[in-house]
Amino acid sequence: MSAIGFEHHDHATCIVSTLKQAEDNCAARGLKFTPVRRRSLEILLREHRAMGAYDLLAILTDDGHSAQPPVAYRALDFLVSAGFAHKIERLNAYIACCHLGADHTPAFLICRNCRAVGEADASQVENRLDAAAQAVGFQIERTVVEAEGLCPSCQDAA
Amino acid sequence: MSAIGFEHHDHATCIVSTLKQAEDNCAARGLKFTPVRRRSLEILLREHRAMGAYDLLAILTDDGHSAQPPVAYRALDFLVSAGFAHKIERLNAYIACCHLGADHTPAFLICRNCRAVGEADASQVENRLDAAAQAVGFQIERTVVEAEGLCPSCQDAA
DNA sequence: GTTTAGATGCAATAATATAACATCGCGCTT
DNA sequence: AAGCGCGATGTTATATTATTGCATCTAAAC
Repeated sequence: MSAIGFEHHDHATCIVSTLKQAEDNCAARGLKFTPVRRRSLEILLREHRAMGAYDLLAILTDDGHSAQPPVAYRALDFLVSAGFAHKIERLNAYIACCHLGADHTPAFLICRNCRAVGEADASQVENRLDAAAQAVGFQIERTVVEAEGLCPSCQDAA
Repeated sequence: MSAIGFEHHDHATCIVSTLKQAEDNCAARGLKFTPVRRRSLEILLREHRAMGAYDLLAILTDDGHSAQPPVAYRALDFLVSAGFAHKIERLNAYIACCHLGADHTPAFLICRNCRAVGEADASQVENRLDAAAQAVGFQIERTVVEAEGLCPSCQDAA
């Protein structure tokens, strides 16, 4: 099991290439990567941390659009359902997916201080849950695995 | 890994004995098991499913008290921090702990249809997450493991 | 060119959660 | 017994998160 998200990387490149991937992915699947959706993903990628719907909305509004809440929620719903972003239930917030395209079952490492979020692979976690669920006849459709704590930087700062 | 929560059981007895356990536990730890807190736990136990803070509040209000939101949130905060209840992040809702006293790391199986919630042991899940977290220097303080799907009854109904 | 399904604009409101501050009640000290 | 201190409670107001409903627009499908 590995985790990514707290190491340094070339952020500008990561944004550009992820947007390109999302675009191609939409084209391939017949989804519409509209301006608002694209812009929303770009914002999430740029911030690189969990953002509330209203945080996103504020930035969209700064762009000059008159944006109402449903604009943000629709964009986020699209990004989540397309697999380009994830909802962090613990924070009622959203984050861009950092390895788009891979069919994955993410687990999140959430810094309670700076809201940075790392993504780890949770496929083994899912396997164990599935076993427990089958034992009682429960049919799992979706799983949420989130760990809250302190990221390396915020540990140092403390 | 085992799971409990969807089998039949003697509910009346379960409520009475859990309340008794909570009472003893509070006495032993010097916590105050006040009427509102006791009543709130009783309501959660009786309903036996995830309840929103406002669901609880409505019942407290029916009791005759004039209850404002903070009343419900305070009672729930107490129950959660004492280990008598859990918050289901996915639903922004709360459920009574079904095996109070045991020091446990729960994983939840949440029925999206009837809101019934089963509790499974997630200690192995936690171990794996800890390993992944350590690898990137992340310090975990709390984990949330929730699976959403259909409980046996609701599968039959569908 | 018409149809149609999905996307957007917009207004209103629902649902969830907390802040702030006054007051109460109870155990402790004296 | 009186006074103190602290945690619990009562109450008002407000912050934050999320959805409903409906009109309109757009672009692809036929």
